[in-house]
Amino acid sequence: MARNSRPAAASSFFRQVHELVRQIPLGRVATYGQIATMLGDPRAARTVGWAMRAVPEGSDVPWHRVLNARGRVSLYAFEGGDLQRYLLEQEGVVFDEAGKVNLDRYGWRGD
DNA sequence: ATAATGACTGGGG
DNA sequence: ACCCCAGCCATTA
Repeated sequence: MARNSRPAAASSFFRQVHELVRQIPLGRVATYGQIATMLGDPRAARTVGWAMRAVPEGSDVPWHRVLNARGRVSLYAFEGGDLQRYLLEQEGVVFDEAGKVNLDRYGWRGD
């Protein structure tokens, strides 16, 4: 049962974020703020970032399809930036000279 | 319960 | 176009 040992994080916002991100089609991207807005909290963008950070490695959640509002990879601040960009390019997403993605073209519209 | 944290965002210079 | 600042929220490092 481990009912009382379950982390609080796995009980609410987290889960909603993961389920929504899992619906982003291959070759498309979404922003933290967009995900937050779809869940009803336009200002919870930072929290969405935490949810991404908590995604386990073997997960089926396409965390690499989430970028910041400027179309850039926020993960460069750490060490997964190159990997994220690589994964997206493998799906056909193009980055410009400034390392940005055209959201008007690759942005997920929600379905 | 309080304080600190951060894969964010929009606006201003 | 780019850089910097203050505000926001859920989770807990």
